[in-house]
Amino acid sequence: MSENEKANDTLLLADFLPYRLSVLSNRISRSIADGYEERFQLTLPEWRVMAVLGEEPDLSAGQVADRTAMDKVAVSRAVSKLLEAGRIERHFANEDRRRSVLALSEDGNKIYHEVIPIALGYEAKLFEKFSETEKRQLDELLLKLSASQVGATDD
Amino acid sequence: MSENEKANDTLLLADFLPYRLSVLSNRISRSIADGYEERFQLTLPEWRVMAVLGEEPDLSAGQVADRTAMDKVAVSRAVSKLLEAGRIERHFANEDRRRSVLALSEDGNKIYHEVIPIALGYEAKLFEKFSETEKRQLDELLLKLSASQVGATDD
DNA sequence: GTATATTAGTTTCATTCGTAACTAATTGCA
DNA sequence: TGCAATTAGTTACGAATGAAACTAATATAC
Repeated sequence: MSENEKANDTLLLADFLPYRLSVLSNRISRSIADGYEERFQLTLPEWRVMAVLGEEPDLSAGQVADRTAMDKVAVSRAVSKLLEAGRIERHFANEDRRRSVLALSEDGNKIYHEVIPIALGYEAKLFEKFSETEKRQLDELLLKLSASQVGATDD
Repeated sequence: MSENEKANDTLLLADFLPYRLSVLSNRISRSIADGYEERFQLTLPEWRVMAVLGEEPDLSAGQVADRTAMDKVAVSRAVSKLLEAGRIERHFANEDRRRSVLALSEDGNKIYHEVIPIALGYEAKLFEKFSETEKRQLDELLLKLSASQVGATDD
């Protein structure tokens, strides 16, 4: 180990990656949610479900869970709220009548396309001062981090 | 705008920074917490409070909240649990008897130094395949993102 | 073909979390 | 002084969350 290696008995939170990511991520998510929650009566998990269904319709609840890294209970709850509100439609697969087939309703699709610019606008603001090179670097570094996760299996 | 600019009516979650950060951060935090929660009967907010007090003793609850980006209620709860468990000590400032003065107890300090290597070890694993350059890049990019936050005031 | 195991999704329950209301101490100012 | 405004921290309460138990449908074993 080199001499500029950190000592392993001193923790500086301000330098500790997991901590920094957590603070940053929570602040960003909260800010974005502030942009649509009240206006559309839409919680963050509900928006996530809508976002994947907008991108790829006719997923099952389990597939939504996979794609969003939400757990199945969270998906189930978001799905029932969205059904109630008429923002998604559900039917069940003929070949396996347990498996749901979810898609945005017409109304849901309309909201989806209203929320997207809010979300992308926020992201654009984050990247405002980033060069293309920096964006690419960040992309690569985040991918690398995701791959480094101790428990990173394909689940 | 260049022609490789993203359309603003299409959202790909896999490319959406706030989403990627959230998934990554939650996975990392959960993994680390798995390393100490059960072993030390320590929740994440409790560990955060211990971590700042280990780094800088004699902070007030409010200062802990500032440093950790936790809200004051979360700090208050963590503090009472830690007091109960005898892991921190509290007295009150003479010049302002509302203001608490918090520090790790002897026992708390011992636990603190046992948890640190777990946390740093996890971080090291994340960075295992990172060059020094990449680490510096990540550091700079995260700082830049923190500065870009829409609501980024000095609170 | 029936019994068992597995899978999809829901419900339940206990805990966590955040906002708002509250208490207590201090400061400002008339 | 004395009374309103501010600040530090706690409590209370409703909403969000996660683990485990549950229901229903399908697949597998015998």
